[in-house]
Amino acid sequence: MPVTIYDIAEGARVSIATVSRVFNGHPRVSDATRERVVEVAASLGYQPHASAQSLARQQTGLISAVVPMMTSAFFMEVLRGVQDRLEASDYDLLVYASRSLSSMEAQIARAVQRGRSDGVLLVSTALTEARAGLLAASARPVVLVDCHHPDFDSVFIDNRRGGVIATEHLIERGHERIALIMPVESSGPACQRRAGYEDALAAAGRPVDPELVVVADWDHGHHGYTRFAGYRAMQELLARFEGRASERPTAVFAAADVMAFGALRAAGEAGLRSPRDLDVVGFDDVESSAYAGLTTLRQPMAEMGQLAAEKLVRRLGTPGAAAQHTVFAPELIVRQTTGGESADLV
Amino acid sequence: MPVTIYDIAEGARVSIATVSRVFNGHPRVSDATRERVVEVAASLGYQPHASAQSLARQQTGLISAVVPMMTSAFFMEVLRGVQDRLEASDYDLLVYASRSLSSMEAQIARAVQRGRSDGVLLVSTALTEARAGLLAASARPVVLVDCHHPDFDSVFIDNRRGGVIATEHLIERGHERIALIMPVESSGPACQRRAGYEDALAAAGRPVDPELVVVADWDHGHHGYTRFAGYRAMQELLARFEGRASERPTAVFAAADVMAFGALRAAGEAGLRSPRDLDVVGFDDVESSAYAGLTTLRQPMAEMGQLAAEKLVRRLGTPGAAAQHTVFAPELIVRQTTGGESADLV
DNA sequence: GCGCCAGTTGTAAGCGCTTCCACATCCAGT
DNA sequence: ACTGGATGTGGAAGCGCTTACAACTGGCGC
Repeated sequence: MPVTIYDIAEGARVSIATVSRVFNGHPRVSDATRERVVEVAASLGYQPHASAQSLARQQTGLISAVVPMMTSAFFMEVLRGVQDRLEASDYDLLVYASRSLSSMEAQIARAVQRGRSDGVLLVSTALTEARAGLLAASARPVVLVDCHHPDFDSVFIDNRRGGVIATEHLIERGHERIALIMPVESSGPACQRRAGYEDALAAAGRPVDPELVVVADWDHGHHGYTRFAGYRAMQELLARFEGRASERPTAVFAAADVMAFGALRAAGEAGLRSPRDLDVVGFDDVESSAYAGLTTLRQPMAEMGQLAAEKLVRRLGTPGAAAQHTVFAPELIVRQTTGGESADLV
Repeated sequence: MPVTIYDIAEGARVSIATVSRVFNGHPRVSDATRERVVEVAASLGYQPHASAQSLARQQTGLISAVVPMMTSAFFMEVLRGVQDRLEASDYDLLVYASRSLSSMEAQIARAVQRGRSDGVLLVSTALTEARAGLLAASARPVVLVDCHHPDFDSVFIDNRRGGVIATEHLIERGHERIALIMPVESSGPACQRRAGYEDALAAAGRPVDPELVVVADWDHGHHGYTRFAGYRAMQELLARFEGRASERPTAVFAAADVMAFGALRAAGEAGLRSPRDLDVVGFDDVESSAYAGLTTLRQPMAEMGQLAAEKLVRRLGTPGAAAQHTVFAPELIVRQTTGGESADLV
């Protein structure tokens, strides 16, 4: 039933080599022959066999993207950007999204398996030496998104600068006690945002009060960027100041929008409204943030995905270049949770 | 450099057939041999070549999902469900998301190409006969999500029932003039939601007033499920009642949450607040809806994706079964835009 | 009229793996 | 000791395609 180049060769009275040449746009095929082959192929409804081509050409035409879970809007946006760029190329997208961080290693191993894909996009994945080793050993082109490693191309945002901007914004709004809510410390971006927070405080001549910093490590095996983590973190924060309301922080910088949502929720349950009783700044500017009226630092997520795909495709074309890093600047979007207006919904 | 079964065969002093048997868990291999092979393979860092396996086995271990654009939260949720289920299987996911509806055909063709993947998941894609033909001709297992065709397995929601529920809810809230905003008419689900709207009106003994129905066909080549489309549709609706405020609809049923967001925005710009001046009901219950306080009909998106993947995997295991259809019931979530409370944010 | 070259096509050797079939053991049953 | 069914292993034929290389054709300059 399935029609192969042999069938076409027979029908067009040529060899399979010639058939192959026709489909690969080889220049040295006479017009008459080419026409005949194309015609027979069309009439037989021929489709090349992808696996066979991959094997013979030693390239798959696939790119694999490894993302740490499909839960977050951030990854979705990045992937959208990737898709956008890939549509203009001849590459198809293989998505590896694990449910837990622990399966990450396996997903990466799978993504770089021989004959599986031609290149790898690694999103928001802390690059331990073990993982870097896996990638290097595979000798496959790699582009990192939202993470960094000297050996590989990467696209990421200046998280530290974002932390500074967020914190400065809160300082400018007159807050004396600014809390920080962040996910597990294994997250590189989160740590850098915290570093920015500390930088800004230091620049303003203020100490970093550990009591004001909550690390949310409740979702086990999870990346921690969840609404629930933010919710629990806020509860924890409020609990710390139970009975001494005057010392309670009046502003919170959450290392991610989703966490800010959870935090807002917990604050609301405790009778605190934003911005009346509490200013809140998030990070990412996911779609919901506009609706929640959340002040945040915008990351050009889709754009980052697009650029990453661009870099990868380019590297596939001309391998061997030195690793290049592109860093984006986060943009402060002021909305209601720090007294702004919410007017960017369309 | 790349190590093949030949290298292992040599190192373990066996034939390549035996090496292959070891990795495929063939029972007839002596323990001693097996051990030796495994050891050599490990020391050489052997990885099977995916393309070669695909070609020899005549199956790829891949499943392709075709979705009409990565823009919508709906597709993301569905894909998440798919991923969840697939992680438990040995299949990897190939994602085909086109930017425009016009490239849909090409994407489908690519997804069903010989040797590309073992099965196809088609999400929210109106199945024209041409497309159904493509799928049938490919003889590949197919599962439809959020769309329907008698010949293929499918998982979808009772859109018509949802339309009825939404409209009844608005009728119960005392509205006399209920408008409908929907995307392009080529969308099956949207048309069914409209049918439900009409059913409910009819059941209440009311006529369907064409003046109250706006079909948003502004995004050319787009699926129409966008904020912008909702925005423009609402403007259009309000324009229709310019100067006769008393006849203006007091409630709107938007065929999708994102459209409802746009509609709310347009209403807001015209000085109308919800629910004070206008009740709004959406459809989908995407993440932002909770923040926007939007009353809507919830679709179990991730669950649908999961089930679809489940069906596909099962079908791959035992082909030839008759097409089975699973229909989910939409659930009304009442929030602020129809006078409810918004309290489900964590 | 011969060699030479460019243009066109065929032959065949892979790409790395799976799997059918045949062959060689080995041991239980007679 | 002889048969026969397990059991373990190797040989070899694919899977469907790409591509180096060889071969053949004319037409050209000499």
